[in-house]
Amino acid sequence: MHAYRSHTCAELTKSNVGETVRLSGWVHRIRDHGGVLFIDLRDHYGVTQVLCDPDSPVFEQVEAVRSEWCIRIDGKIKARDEALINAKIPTGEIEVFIQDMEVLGQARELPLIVFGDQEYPEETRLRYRYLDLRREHMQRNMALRSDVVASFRRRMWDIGFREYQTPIITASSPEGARDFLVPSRLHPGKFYALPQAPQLFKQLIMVSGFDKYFQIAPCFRDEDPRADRSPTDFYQLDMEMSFVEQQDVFDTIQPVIDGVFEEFGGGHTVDKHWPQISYADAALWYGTDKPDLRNPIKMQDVSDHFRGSGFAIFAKLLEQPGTQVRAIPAPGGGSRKFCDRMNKFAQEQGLPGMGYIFWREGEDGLEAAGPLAKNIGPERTEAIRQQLGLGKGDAAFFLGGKPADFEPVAARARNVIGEELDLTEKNRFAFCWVVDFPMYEADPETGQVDFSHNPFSMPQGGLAALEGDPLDVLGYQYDLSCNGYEIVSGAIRNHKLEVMIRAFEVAGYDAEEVHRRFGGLVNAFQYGAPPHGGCAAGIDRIVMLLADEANIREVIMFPMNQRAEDLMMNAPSEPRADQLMELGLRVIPQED
RNA sequence: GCGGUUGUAGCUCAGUUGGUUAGAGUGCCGGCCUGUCACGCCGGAGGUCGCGGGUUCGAGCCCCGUCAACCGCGCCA
Repeated sequence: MHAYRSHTCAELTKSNVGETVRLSGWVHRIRDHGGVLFIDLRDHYGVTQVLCDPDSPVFEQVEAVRSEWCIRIDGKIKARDEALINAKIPTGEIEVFIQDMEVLGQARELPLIVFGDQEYPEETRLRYRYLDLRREHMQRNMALRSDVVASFRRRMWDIGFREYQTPIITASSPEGARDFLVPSRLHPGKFYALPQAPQLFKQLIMVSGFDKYFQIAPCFRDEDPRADRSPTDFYQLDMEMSFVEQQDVFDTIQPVIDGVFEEFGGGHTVDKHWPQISYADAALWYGTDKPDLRNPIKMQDVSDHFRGSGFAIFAKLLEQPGTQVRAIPAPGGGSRKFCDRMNKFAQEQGLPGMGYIFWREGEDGLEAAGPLAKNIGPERTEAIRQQLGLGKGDAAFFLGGKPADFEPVAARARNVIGEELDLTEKNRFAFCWVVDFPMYEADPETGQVDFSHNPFSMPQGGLAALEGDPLDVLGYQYDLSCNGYEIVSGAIRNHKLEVMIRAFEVAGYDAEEVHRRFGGLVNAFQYGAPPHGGCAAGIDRIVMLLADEANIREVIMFPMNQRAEDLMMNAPSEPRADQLMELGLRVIPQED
């Protein structure tokens, strides 16, 4: 007999009755009836009921067993009486009468209970992650994650991509985030950087002629976390292909992603039509570059109806350049109670408020209510209603100002309205490509022009486009949004050196600096660089969506906390003096 | 760096207008129990009410400060 087990805790059935078996696992739950006691023995695969009574030679030892001890047992399979079958577990038809037991690992009193769905503070869960991970929910999430990664690999391989590894300790590969630096021992005073993405390497792989590359790649960025953003490190399905245009990348990656969503989406419908929305339209309609298309609400520009109207706040506002009044239609939101609640929401989000009109049954048919309607008069109100296609029982909210100022709040209001009015479909994965990102943006304070996204994207219109207003230049740069999360980002790359140099020049980096910072790529592009492009899909975020989790740490085995600390492993920690010495480093005390 | 929320038993939470000895469930320990599968019954231990200061005859509750966790902003594909 094997030292630890003849079977797992999930595989014994009626057909094994009479056999002597050996199982190893954790004590999940104990039910002690004095003369007879039951132990649910758990391993990764499932649970088997172990039975013990005074006839067992190990009765006294078994009575002393406690939760989460790791034990090995030998016993004989008994069929359960019809009335005693537990239909909830696959092994519910049998139980194991225990004849021998070995304690493999005792457990102290637990900081968190493995059994059940009791919630625990995240700090406790992360500090004792190995216990947290024993819980069924986490076992399921991690298995899902592994299966998703395997599926991605298989799907990429099936369409002719191969996986190549790129360096981890390398030069800075800026994506715009802060680098993690690694001091060099052999070159005191110099530092390696961890890659923010394999961006430069995958482009070099294209120059090297490999045609189709992918990698499940770790990426490192020293930025603050969010619920959907892991601090320090995360994984991407990174891919790149040569001799392609934007549509070729879309056509290649869509089946891979929707296939994975079909495979692991738990029966949610997976949209097969992925609309392409320009960055400008996404801002106009949704107020964000990662719209949730499960929500049908689309904002509209209604400035003309307010220009010169009796509603002085908006009329005056619209006299200033670059301003607009935007409407959020809310079908079914036509009650004062709802409208006031949304207005309050906007105020909580830092806006002066959100004006509204709602339509209800009046004495002479349809009647427009709300403070705005009175101010602008019936003709304008009716024109707005017609433009928005609304009717009785509906409402519309209005935001005015510079779009960049109100759009973030408008986007959140759109989400809340969609949720509250039950317009946002659950059980669905809705995708859209957001395309035509601007290459540059101006700092609102200084007016300084800089790249708004990846500096290695090909500007639409090439060299000629870079001679005009930089803020008008669009890039072959795209994101994929799913249910309001950005899950893919990519671009057709700028493989023409003269265009690249010019693109950097526009952002204020001279040729010398480009050579210095990206010398490897610059040199490579002088030796027959092919047109190429690709994208990277966020693995953690995709698994989060598939697992129906709102927090990315639920799908990462050993995540950092909100302050980028690992309390279990005690990271970050202070280096030893001799380590610093060897690296030629000295720590400057931080002043508070 | 900034804002919001939270902080009471190992855990989840209640705690009224500021008023006697701070509670429940769960977990833990002990006892009883031969058919449970969230077993049941009885008993017990377990509290610096995050920390510090203040107001008050009296503070878990009010005020000020501070710390921590999470969420968000900044930042970041």
